[in-house]
Amino acid sequence: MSKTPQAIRGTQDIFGAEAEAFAFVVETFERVRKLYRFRRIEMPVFERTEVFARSIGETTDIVSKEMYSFLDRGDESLTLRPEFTAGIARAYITNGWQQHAPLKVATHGPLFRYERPQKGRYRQFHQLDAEILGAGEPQADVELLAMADQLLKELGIADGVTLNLNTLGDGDSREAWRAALVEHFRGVRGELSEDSQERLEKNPLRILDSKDPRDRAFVADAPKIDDFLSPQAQDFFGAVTAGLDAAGVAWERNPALVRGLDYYRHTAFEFVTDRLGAQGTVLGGGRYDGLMESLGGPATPAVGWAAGIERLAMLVGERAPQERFDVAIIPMDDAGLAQANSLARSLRAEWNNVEIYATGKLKKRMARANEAGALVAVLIGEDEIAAGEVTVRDLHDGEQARVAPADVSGIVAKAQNAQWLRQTEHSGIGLPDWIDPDA
RNA sequence: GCGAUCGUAGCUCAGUUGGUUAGAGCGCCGGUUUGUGGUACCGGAGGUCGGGGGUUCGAGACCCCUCGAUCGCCCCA
Repeated sequence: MSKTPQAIRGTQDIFGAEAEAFAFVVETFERVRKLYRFRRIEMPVFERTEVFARSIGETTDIVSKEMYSFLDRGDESLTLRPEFTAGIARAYITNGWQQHAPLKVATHGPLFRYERPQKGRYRQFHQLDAEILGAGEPQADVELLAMADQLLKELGIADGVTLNLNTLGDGDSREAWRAALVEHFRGVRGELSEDSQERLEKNPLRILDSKDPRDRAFVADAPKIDDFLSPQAQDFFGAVTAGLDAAGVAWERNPALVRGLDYYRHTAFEFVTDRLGAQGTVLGGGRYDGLMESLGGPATPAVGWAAGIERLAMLVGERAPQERFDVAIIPMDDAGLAQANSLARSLRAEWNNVEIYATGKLKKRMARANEAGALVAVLIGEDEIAAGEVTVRDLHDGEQARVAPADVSGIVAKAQNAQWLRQTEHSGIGLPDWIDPDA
């Protein structure tokens, strides 16, 4: 006997309630995305390494340490996508999607990052993604955020999640602010945490969201982006916030919210919760007007966001609606299989959820049907076959009758109504008085 | 890359300062009920104690290594 290979570290086999929550997140996203008329796109899972390396910038250790890269048989360096945006930007340029600008697109699927797994963090994980390409006006930011906001509400997890909003200004504002920050922190360099001293060289903006208490005082009186914003950048941010207010999207200003990569401009945002430990960001994004150029394309303004499906699913928890289960067909032995298949076919054609239980003892079959939450069980035994009938049992009240197969769907419809009434009553919503619960 | 905690039945866990045949609950299978679920009672199967090495008369417990998991740091596109 050989040993069973283990799953790769940081990958997950999702089943049961978690899988239901996962599917609920994706289905809700698909529904909401259509409301806002974002078009569905499908993207390759891997690209030439340079697609990600050039867009992210060679400097960071993201490229060297955090990507799944490998050489293919032609000695070409390929990389499993660690994000959607770079690949979408590449597609926009190579396929001439400029002709569709402004283009609203959405997709979802697996991404890969070579990281240490922890809560809500995996090496293969899944994201929802939405982008508006070729749109430089603040209204694009507003619509993108309005969609994100509605998505979280539709998922039922908006409580306890807040939208943190900031602006990084245009290119000049951003550079001026950055220079001022470096000067400010250089002055107190020795008193910063070791990590932040290193950030000062590599990525000074990141000092602003340091978790180390030693950095906090210096972060508090650090130069603010607002003092460096050009009038145009100020207007842009003002238009975004005014638009959000008009659209009924609640937001909080967070001047410490930054993006490490240089191609980000203007709006940066994160929907944050305190319910997921160290991984509190549930959905994040921003405007990346500088990205297309770094990939060799024409200057193209764009905004987008991504959200981790696993994290959303964790917040959704048990809230995902249970799958309906209408009919369990139970032949008492193999002699009833033909009748079972035939009845299943006609019931499913009417969109009833049907499962046939054809293994184990009768008792076992009934128990499994009950456990699975079937509304009614249809029993097919020797007597039924001889009479050309079936036995229909309501698994909620135990009522049972012998009927012709053609009459089953009517009984199922009744059971569905009764179920609906029970749920309505349970949820505390009063019935309109023209409904007679006993009908 | 760094740190902490953990790894005993399918699942959740117990296992006293190392001491004979390793336990419970749930689940699973069977029976009380030869064609009927949800309750109850009775019985049964199931474990190389993550893996390797060491200390000891004796290791699930102690030591080392290794693999894995969880949480955090770094990073976060």
